[in-house]
Amino acid sequence: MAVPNRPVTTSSEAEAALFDLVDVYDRAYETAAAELSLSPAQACVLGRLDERRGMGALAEELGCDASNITQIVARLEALGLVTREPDPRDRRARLVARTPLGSEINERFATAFTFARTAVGRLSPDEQDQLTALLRKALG
Amino acid sequence: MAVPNRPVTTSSEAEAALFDLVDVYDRAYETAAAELSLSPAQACVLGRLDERRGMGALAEELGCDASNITQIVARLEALGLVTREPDPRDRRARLVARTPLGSEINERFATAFTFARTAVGRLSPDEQDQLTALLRKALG
DNA sequence: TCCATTACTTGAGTCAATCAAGGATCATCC
DNA sequence: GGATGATCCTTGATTGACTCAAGTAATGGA
Repeated sequence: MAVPNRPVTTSSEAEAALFDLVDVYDRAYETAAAELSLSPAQACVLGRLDERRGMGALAEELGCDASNITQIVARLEALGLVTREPDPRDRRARLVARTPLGSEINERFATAFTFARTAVGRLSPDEQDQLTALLRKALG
Repeated sequence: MAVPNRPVTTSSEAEAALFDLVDVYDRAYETAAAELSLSPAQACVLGRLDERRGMGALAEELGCDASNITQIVARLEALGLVTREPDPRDRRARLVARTPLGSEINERFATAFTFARTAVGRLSPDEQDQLTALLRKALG
């Protein structure tokens, strides 16, 4: 179902536009990941490893259970995209880092996921600033 | 992980704002569904039954395999939220419709999913129009 | 040293999603 | 009117995300 998170009713034009944006964004993300044979979750985790970090930090940032990260990282590791090494300072912890292949795949993902770039690119610099301001205000 | 679909890098303020919007939107959708003990997919399908319709129409609209809809509708049916009756005009097809309970749950979902409403509500009518126009332009 | 806490893993279970295959019905064409 | 192919949906198998409960190992403070 790709991205089923569509709203039930959109009572205003602006709400409908927000929905369309989210829908297209999510679908584009999923498509870009699929082009690299990654699940969205795998692409997401891989993208958050610009610096090596622990499992717990990933779980907290993504708002999910640590055991979920364990699984996703294990699959990324099996694909040769990340390494998981013991933290010398705290041997309970594991530090996850991208391998060179992981970095390459990550960059290819960033290239494939053109949606946000393209969408913003349709706006003039002034319009981009307006959009940013409006979204920030809407987000509260 | 709720909604892992975060971008790898956001090269502009506007892209970052788009990401934040999508992230918060998706999480709010999931939270609202969870409050009613529904999965996002279940809430989504339930919300698309303002009129009774066939399985195939749902699958096409949501861009997924028909067998996926079969499963989701079966769970909704087991929960007493929808009925699945043979189409008198085409006995291959099944017409899915909300039960009264399903309608009630759906309305409670619409109430619980306040994000889009709240976000838009932070903007003046003029700003809402601007946002709509900018998003439409960005969507191409 | 003892003990609570922290960091992560394991195991069990649910759900979403896809694919392949199959049954039933429809629609058409001769 | 009967065969043929397409359509609508289901079933079964498999993968992955996600959560929860329970467990292991290491830390750090009393």
